[in-house]
Amino acid sequence: MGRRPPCSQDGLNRGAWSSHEDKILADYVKVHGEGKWTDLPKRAGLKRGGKSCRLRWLNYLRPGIKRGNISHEEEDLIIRLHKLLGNRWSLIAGRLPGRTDNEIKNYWNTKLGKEVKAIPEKFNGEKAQSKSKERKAVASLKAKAPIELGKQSHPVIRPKAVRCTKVYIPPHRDDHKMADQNLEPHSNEHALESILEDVDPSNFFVDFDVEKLLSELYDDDFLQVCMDEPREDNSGVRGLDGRSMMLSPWSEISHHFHGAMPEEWRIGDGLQPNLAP
DNA sequence: AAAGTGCTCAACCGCCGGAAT
DNA sequence: GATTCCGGCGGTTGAGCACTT
Repeated sequence: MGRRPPCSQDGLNRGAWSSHEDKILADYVKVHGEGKWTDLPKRAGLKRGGKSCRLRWLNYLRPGIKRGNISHEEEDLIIRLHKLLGNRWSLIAGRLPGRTDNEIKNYWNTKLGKEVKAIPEKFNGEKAQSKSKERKAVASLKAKAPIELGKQSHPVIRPKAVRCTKVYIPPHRDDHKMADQNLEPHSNEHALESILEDVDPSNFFVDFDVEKLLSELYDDDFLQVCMDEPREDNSGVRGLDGRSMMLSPWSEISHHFHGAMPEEWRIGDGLQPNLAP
């Protein structure tokens, strides 16, 4: 599947992994754990590069990986997160337990990428921004380094501290234990429930330097574009169960916006996380 | 049935940033 | 402070499969 035929001049195998190689790698990681990827091939006796081993493990062999059949709900979440984050596949994948950045990236490039062209309104929200607002946002965004324009027609937030070094696992879920016991992953319904619980906005900011992000956004015209109808209080912010979610650090975030929350960060009434305006 | 075309997705590459020296 | 090493990320490729003609 790779770009080069196997057995290159440097003596390393390339291309598709054999089941034998998979077993060696999986067994090695089980015993020694992840990390030290550059040394791993030598220690494990694999004729592969460290990067290749890491990729194979993360995208294929790692316990808890879900394969294929991205559900409608997952697709919707991907769309919303992509709208907010742009091509930050690792961040998006971090919000979808069991999915890899590679898989989401592939899914977007093959399926959703085409839909963007075919039905842009699905990805741009119901209300199109006025041209003047859009121009204003573009001008504002161009002037501020941490916020860039995505390749799509609408701006996305691209904070500087975006490298996702760990996948957030909700406290009530224990995929590692599940994998160790060779248990089946959650059913789709169960998994979706977990995903939606997982999009608690306070958790969402786990990957961001919130203070920095907010300070860079604050006083920026972009916020006005984000907030069609700024609220005078935060009473509308509710959790999935309908109860108020104004708990720290959410309340602190709200404070930065003088109580007016960007629509993207509000959880809606229903099952869908309301990340889009 | 065969050839052509399109699609999927595993794997590779180059670049970047942080840690170590 | 400069350099090197390593892990991680996003973009891209191309083999293999599915579908169409």
